[in-house]
Amino acid sequence: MSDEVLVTEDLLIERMREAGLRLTLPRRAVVRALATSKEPFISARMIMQRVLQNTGRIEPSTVYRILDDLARIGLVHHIPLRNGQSGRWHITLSHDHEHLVCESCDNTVQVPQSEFAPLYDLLSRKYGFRTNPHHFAFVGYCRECGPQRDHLHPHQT
Amino acid sequence: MSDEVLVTEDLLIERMREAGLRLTLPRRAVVRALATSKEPFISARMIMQRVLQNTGRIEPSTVYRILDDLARIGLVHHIPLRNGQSGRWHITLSHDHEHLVCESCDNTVQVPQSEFAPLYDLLSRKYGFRTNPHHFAFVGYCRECGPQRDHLHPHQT
DNA sequence: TTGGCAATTGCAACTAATGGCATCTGATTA
DNA sequence: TAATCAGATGCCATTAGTTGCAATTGCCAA
Repeated sequence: MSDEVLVTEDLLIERMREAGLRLTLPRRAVVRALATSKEPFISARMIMQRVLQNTGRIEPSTVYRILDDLARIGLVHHIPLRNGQSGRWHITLSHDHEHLVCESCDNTVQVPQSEFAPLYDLLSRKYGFRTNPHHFAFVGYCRECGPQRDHLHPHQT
Repeated sequence: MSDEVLVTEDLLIERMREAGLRLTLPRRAVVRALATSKEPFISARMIMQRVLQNTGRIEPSTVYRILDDLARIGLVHHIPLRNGQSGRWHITLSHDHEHLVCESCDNTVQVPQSEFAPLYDLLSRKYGFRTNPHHFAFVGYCRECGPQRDHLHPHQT
């Protein structure tokens, strides 16, 4: 386990303490699974598997509740997907980027938060809507999968 | 049933025919449920209920498969949600607006497509990403629910 | 260090959604 | 109009995710 992972794990724990979340065993285990994940995105079931391997028992419902708690205080965000795939979770320490998810190859592109500021400001000023980028990802086609136009924007042809 | 609904229903049927989808009884029933829905968004289970009331039996798996088919040819889009709520489906004939969904009260605001064009153009030019707004909605807090700031943007304080 | 109590978890029942496979049916052709 | 057959559905099993409630456990104060 690298230093960076340790720092991440400790930082998450610290943030949870600050937010008033109790540092229970299941929570520590989930945070460790998140912090040591090699993938940028991880499903709840994958977290469960890792906890079962490392620490011991954990209930699915507990995992989901913990992830919700972490999302509520802004430590992770949830990307609901739909291609038969379950949702993915992502650590958002210093949430300075957003994700573009390719519906074809499932790869993600990270884009600096600053690129979205103009749109979010507009939505806020004009529509009173405060966008919460923790709770969705932009879906579309990445550069590699781009050519297969399919039925994208079918009414603009 | 208003004329407008009829037109919508007929148009959907026409598009399905063009796309080579067979016009089966379950498909007609689902399309009718979609076209006559008073809500802009409707869940798969709500569709099932309406079909059961009107036409007769239908299997959940059939509804999901039909909705997937309609999404594939661009007639509906799917908004995966997560607050204990199931996903929502939305007719996208002339897709000239996008949706802002409030995570607190579940209301949706419609925003003209044109507002998003600058961002999507940028994502396309700079990152080679072609955004498909059929497959996600912007999540956040609407004007009414705005004041409860909670832990939104927790790292910008 | 211990006691109290609210936060958290485990459990169990439930809803939501998916996938395989045999059966059925809508469109096409003769 | 009937035969054909790929596409679509029904059925069933399974995974994913949620919820209520009783039991448990961190945290705080004494």
